[in-house]
Amino acid sequence: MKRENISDAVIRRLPRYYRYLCDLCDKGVNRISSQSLGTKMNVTASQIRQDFSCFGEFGQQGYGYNVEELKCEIGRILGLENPHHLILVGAGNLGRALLNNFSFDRAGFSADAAFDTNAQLFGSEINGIPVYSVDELDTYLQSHPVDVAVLSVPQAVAQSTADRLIRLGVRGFWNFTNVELTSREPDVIFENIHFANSLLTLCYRITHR
Amino acid sequence: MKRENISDAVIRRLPRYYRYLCDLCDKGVNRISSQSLGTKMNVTASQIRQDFSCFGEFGQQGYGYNVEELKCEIGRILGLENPHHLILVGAGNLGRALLNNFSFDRAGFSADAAFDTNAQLFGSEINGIPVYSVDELDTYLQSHPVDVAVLSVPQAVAQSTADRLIRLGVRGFWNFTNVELTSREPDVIFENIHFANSLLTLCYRITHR
DNA sequence: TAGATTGTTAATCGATTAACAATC
DNA sequence: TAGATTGTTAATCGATTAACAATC
Repeated sequence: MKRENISDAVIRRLPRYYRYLCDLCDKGVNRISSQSLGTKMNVTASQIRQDFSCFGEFGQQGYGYNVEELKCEIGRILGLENPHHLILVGAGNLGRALLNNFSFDRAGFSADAAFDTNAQLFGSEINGIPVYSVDELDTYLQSHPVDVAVLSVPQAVAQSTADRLIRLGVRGFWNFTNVELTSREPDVIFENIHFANSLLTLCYRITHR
Repeated sequence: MKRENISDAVIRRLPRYYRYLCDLCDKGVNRISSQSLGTKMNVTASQIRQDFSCFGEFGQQGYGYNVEELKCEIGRILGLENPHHLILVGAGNLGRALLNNFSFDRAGFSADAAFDTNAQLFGSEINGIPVYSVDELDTYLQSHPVDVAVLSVPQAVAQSTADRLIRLGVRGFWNFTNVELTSREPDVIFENIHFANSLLTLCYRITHR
């Protein structure tokens, strides 16, 4: 086990490993080698062993990996064992789509509350999650732990909303605003879903064919 | 100009360059050096010059780059000059959120039609875009050019829907289904927005702090 | 001309792949 | 035991950064 400085590339591969291992588990597969997992996932066996070895020794020579065990280990590494708390800020089309369709619990999160500026939504629920006024953010955050805020507010208020949440102690952001957020605090983490970057990349690829 | 084999890393940086150049243009900035652009974007001047040089010589020694000109060049490289045609398949919460909020035209696409299985939607419009039955996909595609399909259908029908669209000639997919799609055809391009991968990565980061 | 900044080549760094001894 | 497969070290590959001659 090393665990010194895990590269971003490795971290971004973990969810995919986890998903494949869940699938194998569901199918009742007990055991897998880096070789056969690599074939399934279209990566080299070397990379799989190298990646796993960043976190420990999960296999057995001559046998391979126990699927159930490895799945749990990677789940633990990802931080899925006890749920983190999450709120959503900005319950427009996209925010509602996320609350209705996305399985936050399977990603280790409990979606506790949503906030918006539209008074018509106050007191309502979206998929069982209560919607409050953004004015109540301060009081809410004083009494509830929040690890991550989903930011799905308009671009114009993206940074100011983030600033406010950071001031209130939020340190993780799932950022859907298409704005590059920054923070003075060094321990704040932004995970960006940048739709435009993604579609422009696709545009490039279909253009240069 | 080389243009041999542009790496994925470079391509994924182009949209960001484009965005920053658009901002500079809007602000009325005429001229910028790789040095100052690098400072703004938090990348090295070397990388910027290296990246641009894959596509041509857009600068001038001793001067830097003309912002307007460079913006246009990168827009052209990305394939923005004449719009590609796009349809959306699966007009649920997420599909509607995209049609209502996302500026397809700014990414070089004309969003022409949406398709769903919900009969209540047939004949309606979402943000000016007509919604048809998925049964009409065949006839629609016979008479309309479609470069990209936005896939926002349920996981269960993700691959089959993709297969059908591929058979009908679609070669680009903006894939929101969280399913890893595959194609026998080698020239099909999938650009995936995988929400779960992204949130799991965030989960890892807030866990290991 | 002198100063600035490019485009490009060379050097460095990091990530991926291959190889193999250890061992189940 | 023999065969299989790991974890890890070494080799390779590719991407980033530094350096600098060319030149506006």
